[in-house]
Amino acid sequence: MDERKSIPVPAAARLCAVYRLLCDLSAQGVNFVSSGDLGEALGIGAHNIRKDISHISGGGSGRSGYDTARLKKQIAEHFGLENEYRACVTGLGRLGQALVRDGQHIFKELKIVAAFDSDLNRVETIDVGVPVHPTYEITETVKRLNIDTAILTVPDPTAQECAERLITGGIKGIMNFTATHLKVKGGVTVRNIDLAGEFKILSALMFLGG
Amino acid sequence: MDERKSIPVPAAARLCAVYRLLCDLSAQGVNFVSSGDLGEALGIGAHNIRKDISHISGGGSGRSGYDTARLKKQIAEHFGLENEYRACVTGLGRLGQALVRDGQHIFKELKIVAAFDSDLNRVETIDVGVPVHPTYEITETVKRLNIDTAILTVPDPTAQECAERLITGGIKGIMNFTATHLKVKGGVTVRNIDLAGEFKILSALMFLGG
DNA sequence: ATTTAGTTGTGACATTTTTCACGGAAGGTG
DNA sequence: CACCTTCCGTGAAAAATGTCACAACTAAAT
Repeated sequence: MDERKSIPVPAAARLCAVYRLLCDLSAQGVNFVSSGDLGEALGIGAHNIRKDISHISGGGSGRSGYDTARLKKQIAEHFGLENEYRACVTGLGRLGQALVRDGQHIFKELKIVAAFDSDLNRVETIDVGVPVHPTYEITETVKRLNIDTAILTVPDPTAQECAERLITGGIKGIMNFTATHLKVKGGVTVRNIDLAGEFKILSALMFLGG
Repeated sequence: MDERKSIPVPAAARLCAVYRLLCDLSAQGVNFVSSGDLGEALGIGAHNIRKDISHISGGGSGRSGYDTARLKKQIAEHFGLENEYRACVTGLGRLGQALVRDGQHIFKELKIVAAFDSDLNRVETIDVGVPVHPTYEITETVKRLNIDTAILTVPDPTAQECAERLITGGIKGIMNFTATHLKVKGGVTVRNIDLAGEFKILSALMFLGG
C-alpha cells in the first residue's frame, strides 16, 4: 500500500516516459520490447529501465522482453495515467492561450473546462473555446465545475495568491509555469516548469560545456 | 579551469534560480540577503544554498548575508548568464508561435532571429515578427545568420532530423520541447521540456499522493 | 529433451547529491 | 574595546540515486 510512495520520483518520471513510448510502439504494432531498446530510445541505461520497472513489479518475461500492451497497462494502472482530469488555465497571456487551445491535443487525458484572467476586458472579448472567468471567481468556479488540476500561467507576483484561491476551490494538482515557488499545504501536488529558468540553465550549461 | 565542470548540474540549475531572484531583489532595492531568505523564497534549504554558492566561491560576508549585486554579478559571470544568444524557433505550431512571439519577453538575453516550418503555405502567410523559412533551409540559414541556440517545437517524428540539420548549421544548444530523446554529438547541449510528459508526471504524482 | 542465446529481476556496490554541525568572520552595541 | 548576535564556509556524515554483475528464467532451435 505504501509501496507506492517508495517509488523514487525520478523513477516515476522515467516510467511516464516509458509509458508514452509504449503507446507509440503499441500503435505501431510492436508487441514486445526489451529494456535495451527502451533505454536506447529514451537515452537511459537498460539497467535503469529494468530497475524502474521492477519497482512496480512488472512482469517482463523471458527471452523476448516486455509485452508492450501489458507493461503499458501496468504502468497506467499503477500511476492512474488513464484517469481523466478536469483542468483550468489561469492566466491568459500568450502561453496560457496556447495551452488552453492546445491542451487537449498535448495531453488527451486533460479536459480543460475553464480559464481565468484578471483583465476583465480580456475576459469579455477573448475566445479560447472554453468559458473565461475573472480571477476573483476562481474559488467558486473551481468548486462548481469540480476542477482538480490547474495550469498556472499568471505573472509571477500574483502566482501565490492565485494558487491559494485555486486550492481553496479544491484543486489537487498545479502545473506551475511561474518562476515563483508556491507554498502549498500537503495533499496538493505541484510541478514546476519555469521556461525562463530553463533557458538560463541551457545557456549556463552551454557556457560551461563550451 | 575544470572546476567549472565540477559543479553539479542541479546546483547550477538552482543557482540560475538564485540569479533570477537576485535580479528581482536588486530591482527592489534590497542590497543584502541571507542564505536563509534565499532558501525560503526558493523552497530550498539554506544549507543547500550556501553550498551551491560555495561552488563558485562566492564572497558572502559576515553578519548581513550576501551582497545582492555582487553575488548576482558573480553568478552571471560564472555561467555566462548575460551573454546574448541568437536563437531560432523550429516548428510553428501553436506552442512555437507563442514562443517566438513571447521569447524576447520570457528571456531577455535570447534574440530570436528566425523561424522554420515545414508547411510551405504557412511559411508564406504566417507573421510572427521574424523571417520564416522552410525547414529544408535550416542548415544554410543557421550558418548564415550565425544562430547558436535552437528552440525545437516540431512534431515528434521529425525532431531528430531537424536537430541534425540545426547542428550541421552550427547550433550549440537546443531547447527541446519534443518528447523524443535527441542523439547529439558532444559539444551540443540539450535541455528537454516535455510538456505532455510533465502533465503525465503531475497526474502520476497526484495519484500516488492522494 | 537438451542446448543455447537473449533478457529479466535484484541485491550489492559506487556515485552523486543533500543535510548537518560547527568554527570563524563581520558588524552592530554598550 | 569586548561582547554578542547573525550569518557564511566547509569538511564530514547521511541519504538518495544510479550502476553493475550475475543467477534465474523463457522461448526457440536442434
